[in-house]
Amino acid sequence: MRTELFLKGRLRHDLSADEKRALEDAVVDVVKLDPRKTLVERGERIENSYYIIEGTMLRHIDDRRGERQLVGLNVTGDFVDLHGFPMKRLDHNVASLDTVTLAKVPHTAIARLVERFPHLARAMLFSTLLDAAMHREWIFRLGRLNAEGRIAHLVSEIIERLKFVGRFDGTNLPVPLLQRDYAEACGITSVHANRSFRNLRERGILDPQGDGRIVIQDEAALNKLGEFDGDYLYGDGDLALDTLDDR
Amino acid sequence: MRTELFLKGRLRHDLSADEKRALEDAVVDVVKLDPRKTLVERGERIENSYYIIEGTMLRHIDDRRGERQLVGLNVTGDFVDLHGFPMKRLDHNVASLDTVTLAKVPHTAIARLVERFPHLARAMLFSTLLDAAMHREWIFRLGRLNAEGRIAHLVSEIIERLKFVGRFDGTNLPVPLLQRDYAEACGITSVHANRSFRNLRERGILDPQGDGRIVIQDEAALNKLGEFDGDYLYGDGDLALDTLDDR
DNA sequence: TACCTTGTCTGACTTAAGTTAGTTGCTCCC
DNA sequence: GGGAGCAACTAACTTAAGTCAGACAAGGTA
Repeated sequence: MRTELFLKGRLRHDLSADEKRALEDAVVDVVKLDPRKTLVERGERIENSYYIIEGTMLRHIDDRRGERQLVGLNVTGDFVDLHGFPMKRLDHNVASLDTVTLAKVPHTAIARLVERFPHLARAMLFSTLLDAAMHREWIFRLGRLNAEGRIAHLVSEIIERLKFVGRFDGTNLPVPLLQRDYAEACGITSVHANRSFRNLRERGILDPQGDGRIVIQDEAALNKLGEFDGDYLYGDGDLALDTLDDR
Repeated sequence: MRTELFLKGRLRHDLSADEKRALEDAVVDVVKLDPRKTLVERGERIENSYYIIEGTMLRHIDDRRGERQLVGLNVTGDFVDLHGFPMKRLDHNVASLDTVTLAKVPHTAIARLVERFPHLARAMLFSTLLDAAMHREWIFRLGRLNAEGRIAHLVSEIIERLKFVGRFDGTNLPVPLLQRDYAEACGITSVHANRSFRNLRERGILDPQGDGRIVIQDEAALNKLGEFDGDYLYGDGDLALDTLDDR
């Protein structure tokens, strides 16, 4: 079962066995992508969407000088570009962070799924709207927090999302973002990201290992510093789904 | 016809007469909202979505001290909270900017529409994904541009969106955002927003009238300063839809 | 072995934006 | 007609973040 982690922890009523099988059958290929490779370029016509079996993908928009702004990040269990199904061309680029294993799902297959399984269609819609909710929180992060807060908030979000799919052991963050990546996500320079990480380390909140790995020492302090409240991820907080179905 | 401006300028093939009528019939009420009133509070259970017949709505997330961060803005012809249909609770607040006329559409009615009119369902999905694309551009704006650039980019976006629905006369911006609102959208203080507006005025790019109105003097310079390229609005640029239908 | 390259890390200095504390002008309203 | 409240606007000062320039360590490879 390759797609079993889809929306894990966020659907009140899990997908049915039929739906799970149908999703599984829609996968035509499993693709392995090396680190730092581009999967989809902004503007190109796409006919497939990709589900992450394992790994982390980055989504970014480039400015006039070619500097990148990360606008999203996807982890194991996420569809990376499901919105490419109706949109056909993306407004941003999609690339791998580490070695990523992807399930390739043709848009034709998604169209059939959506037609035959209304509840699964809702789940897929929900997943794209979850993306939008995360975007809004990223706007909040950039607009209202200082550099340390932004980094803390981002790390908190990643932890929370990894927990849904059972990829966080309570200590080690298995998402090897470089300080430059944090900078590109948080709208700061990598020099300043480094300064901020030093402060976070000195305060005993987290400890970067130098190779992209980060040891989380005080999750509560991290959440507090980043004003992080994970409700927007629609897990089991105040905003959680009662039902995905009509009404 | 109250809902005629829905996605105007962005659907390659307009909605059919049947679809238009069905959408129109789904409206159970027309609501008038005074300026600066809250329509939806974060976290409350909602059963209706609202389409803007005329006016501007603001969407915001508040930080710990109660400071607002605007995360979105909707103008005439937009659905404000269509994503509330599957989500049921919003992660942000929705409020009016000026006097707004809204068409109230119950989620039960949307469910019927979606079932009976697949192409209209696609259009509605497209509209929520357009929202997500705008969110991504807002992240870019906050992460990569300085204060002047952010304001310029925001004004450019508003102009472009108003053009779709025929609400821009080429000079006057009919969206009475205060300098404080620009500050809250751009992640800066209102003092600094004021400084930035002064610079923009001195350079002959735009001229704020003091009552929220802004006269646009040099749209090209505005777009350049904000590194604005409206393709992400999926109008007729590089990313435009070929078709909304399967495949 | 020596050499690149890449990422982390740092200090010294500059600059963009925040903060504080106002003034001015307008509208609303008692 | 006099306040009260609010938005625009400003100057003086502080601070967070950017810039520049380079050290250092690890890994890859010629």
